[in-house]
Amino acid sequence: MKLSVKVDYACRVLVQLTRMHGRAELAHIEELARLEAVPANYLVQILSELRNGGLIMSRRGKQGGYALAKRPEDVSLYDIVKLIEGDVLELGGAIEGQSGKSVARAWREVRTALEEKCREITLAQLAVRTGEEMYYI
Amino acid sequence: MKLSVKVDYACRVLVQLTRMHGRAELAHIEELARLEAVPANYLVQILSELRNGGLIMSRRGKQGGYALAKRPEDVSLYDIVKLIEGDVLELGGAIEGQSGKSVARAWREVRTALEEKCREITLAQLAVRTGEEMYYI
DNA sequence: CCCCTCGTGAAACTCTCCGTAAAAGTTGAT
DNA sequence: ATCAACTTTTACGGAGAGTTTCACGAGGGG
Repeated sequence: MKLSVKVDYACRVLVQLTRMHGRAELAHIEELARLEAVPANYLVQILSELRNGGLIMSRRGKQGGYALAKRPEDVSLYDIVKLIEGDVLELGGAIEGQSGKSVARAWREVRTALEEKCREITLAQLAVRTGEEMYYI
Repeated sequence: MKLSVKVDYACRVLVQLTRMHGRAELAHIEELARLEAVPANYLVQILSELRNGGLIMSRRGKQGGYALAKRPEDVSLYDIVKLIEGDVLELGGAIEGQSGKSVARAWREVRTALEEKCREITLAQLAVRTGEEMYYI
């Protein structure tokens, strides 16, 4: 159960966009790719999904680029994961067998706890943290 | 981010073994496969992993079969996921980019919350619940 | 010895993830 | 109007993981 590189990329880029939030010019793909170490051609797809999901806006043309579409404190980890990976911790197969229901219910409880935790963490918090010392828990 | 069919199968079978815990005879693969709707040939592999991980024990020969190796209240969802899927919510790629550390730290917090929740739910609880009415939260 | 059961490895299949590339569309500047 | 820069769209393909099935080997009991 590992979280995909894609959602990690998406989070990093969104944090970067948060840091650029007050800026006059829009952010370019090449710029974002360099700052966050994401393959530019892959980033194209991710930005497209983020745009369709309403998290960012884009402008075409010579002075085009990307910017956040919402306030940083209104975008949580949950929004990002839900958009990129779909439902969180969804059950793969069908609910079958004598213990299927019982196990499914347990996972639903875990999923709820996970979602609540993800909703607590917003882009605003992540951007502020950047550059701080890292202490391992 | 969906949890694999394999870990679902493992949980169901372990709950079933919990229900058989006091029994005289050991549980057969065919029996478990039928009761929990798991492909028998696939179940062999899963049981093998559970055995190597110390959660169950097995005996070959005419009166062979499987049984729990621990007390049901000492086996949690966390133990099962950790054994079958490896680390929970581990980060796929490397920690890179300006925001890499910040995002990684956020995910570590989420992972901790998830692990704590998984540790709370034991096989004993899951076996008791079976057959109860299901209420959606 | 023979049957019954688990044990192990590998092949095949599907599917998603990750990354690349080329073509098409849009905007602003000259 | 035309060109150049930039984004968007679309398609493709390798790599790897998850799921399933099969075949054969190993061990224990009657």
